[in-house]
Amino acid sequence: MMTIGTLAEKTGVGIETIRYYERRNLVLPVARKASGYRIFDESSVHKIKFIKNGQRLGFTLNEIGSLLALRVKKSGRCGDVKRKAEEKILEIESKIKSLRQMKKALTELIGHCHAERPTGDCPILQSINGVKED
Amino acid sequence: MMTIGTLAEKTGVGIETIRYYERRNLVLPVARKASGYRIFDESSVHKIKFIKNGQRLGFTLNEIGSLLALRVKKSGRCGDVKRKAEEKILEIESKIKSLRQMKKALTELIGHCHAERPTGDCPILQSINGVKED
DNA sequence: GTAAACCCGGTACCATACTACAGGGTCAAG
DNA sequence: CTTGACCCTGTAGTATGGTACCGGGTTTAC
Repeated sequence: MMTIGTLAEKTGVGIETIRYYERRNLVLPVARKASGYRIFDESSVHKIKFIKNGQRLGFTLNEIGSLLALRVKKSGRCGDVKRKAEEKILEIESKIKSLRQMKKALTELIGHCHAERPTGDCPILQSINGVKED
Repeated sequence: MMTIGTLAEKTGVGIETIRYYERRNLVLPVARKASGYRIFDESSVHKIKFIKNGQRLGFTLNEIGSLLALRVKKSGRCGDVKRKAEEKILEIESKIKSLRQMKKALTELIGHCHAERPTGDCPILQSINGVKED
């Protein structure tokens, strides 16, 4: 049993963040004191760590919310989680693909660059521009 | 010489977007009619295409703003643009790296999955969780 | 001359994940 | 019994890149 400050310290997130997670229905206090103080227990520590790990894997808070819900629902199958993970991998792959395209285009542009030229003649800008002058 | 609607049509962006670019000081009308109507010319068409191309290369509107400024400044050197492009490449590489890490982690998790298992036993969730139960 | 299409400024809203107050009440140590 | 650390709610702001709407005025074509 702990207050929000202790939970924040244990998990390394800010107090405001925990209240934000509560608004998002991700981490609810197990109880309230008569004074209104939130009370948390170890399960809240695990939940916040779950959230942080999920974020590291590229899940949004909304997605993490449904993973948490799956975990609780008795009818949830491991396959449901697997499907979400597979979707996320596809998403990640497509992001990587478009980043690679950006990198390739930028690398080619840099190859044409002669540093001392004034920007008026810069082949990078011209190429971003698509035309010779503005 | 054209109004905002024509410019929007020529460039494929929305009218509101052009007004937004104006607020961001990226595309300013060359003049105003007595009625207050914005007047644009071909240079605005090029500028908006420049913005769209810059976004495709991964630059933010702020960054595109400084590229546009470099293009205008007489003192700007092509090398300044090159440096920005190189920084952007590093950024892109680091994003790719962290996406690859996510993908790898997710792929490993999926490998342990047995679809019919209830989520209570799901190795993916357990692993995100870091512990056995919540 | 009138109606449709267009434009104006200003404000507010979308998603994402927080962060920062303000103006209070509560709790624990000394 | 007071002081400082802690907590409360509620609201607003951050960055990013727009989108949507409102109540007007303008322009254009017929």
